Amino acid sequence: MMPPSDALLLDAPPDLPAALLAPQAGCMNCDLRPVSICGALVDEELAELAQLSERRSFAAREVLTIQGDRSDVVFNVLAGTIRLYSLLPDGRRQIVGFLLPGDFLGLSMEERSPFCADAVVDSRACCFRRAGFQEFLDRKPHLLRRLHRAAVQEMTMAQHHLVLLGKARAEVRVLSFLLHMRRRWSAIGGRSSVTVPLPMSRQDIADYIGLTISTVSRTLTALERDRRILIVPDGVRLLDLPGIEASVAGG
Amino acid sequence: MMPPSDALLLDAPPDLPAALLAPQAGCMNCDLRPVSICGALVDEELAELAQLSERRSFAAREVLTIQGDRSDVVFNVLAGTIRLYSLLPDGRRQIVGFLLPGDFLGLSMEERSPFCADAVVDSRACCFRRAGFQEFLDRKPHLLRRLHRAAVQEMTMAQHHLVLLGKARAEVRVLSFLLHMRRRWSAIGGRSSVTVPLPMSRQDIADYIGLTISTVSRTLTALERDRRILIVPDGVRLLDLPGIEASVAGG
DNA sequence: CGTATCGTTGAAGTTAGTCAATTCGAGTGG
DNA sequence: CCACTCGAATTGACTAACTTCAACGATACG
Repeated sequence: MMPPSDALLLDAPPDLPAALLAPQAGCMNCDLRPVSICGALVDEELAELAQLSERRSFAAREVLTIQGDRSDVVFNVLAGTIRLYSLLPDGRRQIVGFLLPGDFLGLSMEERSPFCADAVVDSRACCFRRAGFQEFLDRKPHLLRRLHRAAVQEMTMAQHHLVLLGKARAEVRVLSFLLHMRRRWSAIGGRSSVTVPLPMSRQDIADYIGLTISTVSRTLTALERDRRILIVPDGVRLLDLPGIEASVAGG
Repeated sequence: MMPPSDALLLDAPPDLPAALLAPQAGCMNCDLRPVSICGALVDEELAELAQLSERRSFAAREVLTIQGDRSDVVFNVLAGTIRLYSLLPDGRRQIVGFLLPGDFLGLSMEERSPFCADAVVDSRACCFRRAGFQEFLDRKPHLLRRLHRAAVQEMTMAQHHLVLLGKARAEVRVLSFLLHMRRRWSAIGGRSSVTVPLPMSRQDIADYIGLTISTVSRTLTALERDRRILIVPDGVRLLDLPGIEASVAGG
């Protein structure tokens, strides 16, 4: 899963020419290739793109982008979980999404980041200088198509999340979130399990689904009491999947 | 309550060559060209695209797309206002966005519409068969770039709306909505006014910002009583723009 | 002029938020 | 190995905000 050359790269100074440090042979048989934007490229193109990339590790809580600040880098998440959020002037926070392995950070290709992003847990990503990536992108229409597809998918996900935040009760929000995470993990990992990993804290969940930590906690406890879920370390087990799906569908 | 599936999308025979019906000379000096995706095309390309298009009028409430149904048409809004929404099984409705002149409906280019769309007021749009548009798009990478930019913009808008629905109080929601509409109208019309046209009903506003019609009405009344806005037919006048902007910024 | 639709307003009811106390668990040091 | 500490999670009592339900008023339209 992890290319052997990785250990060298992790603590390498970030401003050294990436190509010198990282041949990225791993790109060719990367598990995530089919689910990430790299899937749009043939081997030669991927090799070329790999020259532009540099693998980096991020410790939990390490910041990738700051809302409104310049960001000259875009990322392809390899491992871990990144949260994307907006900070309000009163200190509250709205998480607009979690990025999982295979997800792309920087779809907008804007000079300034529209949101903050930081690592929920220790994570790794392929990093590209925006200018170089843009230049490569301009020569590869099929990559642009793939990026567009990703943007549309993000947009649709955001719009569905809108429906949730606009209309759903606390229990439905929590259950939707669990099903959503289950679906996303299974899209990466291949097979789906009733055990849903939740690397993020209760506060993160609350800030994502528009509730307070108290309400999230109470709701999870109630669901466990009713034997609909089982709370396990860093995750949840869905005991009554059909029932949960029915609750979510029913509004 | 809302979308009668009996309403046919296109009552013109769909297999007539559009060009015969609509020479579209108007495309060349269309006011919306700079703000819509057509802006990405040079005159010859636009002429070619115009051959694929057919202008259509939609009466208020006329349905453009139904959530989950096949849709072989994509639209470029010319005039009026279109609402995009999701219908919940219990009959409630969450509006995910309003499309104004210059906006594109069908960014996802998926076979099935992710949302319902219908006209808020009498509206007009350029319609393209999806397959034909897709084929044209495949030959014009700069149009794809423009479409990508539009998708990213929609995504960012949706994500900012998420923040609103997740965190904001009723008054802030209403004021944000007013500022948002003001900004969007001014992006089209050129100059911005303190009078914000609101072609949609109170119920529409409520379903967009995640409140009930009662709360929207009460909030607007309270804002007018405090002399911060003035309610006029089909719109609102912002009496204290700086104060309103401050309220919205402050959370 | 009657009817229908939309918008406004009032009173009562719910839901989730707030604030604060308590518990839990991982990590640390004696 | 146990006590201590710190942050995260849970839980309870109370409150605020919004919804619900219902009545009423305005406006448009045949």
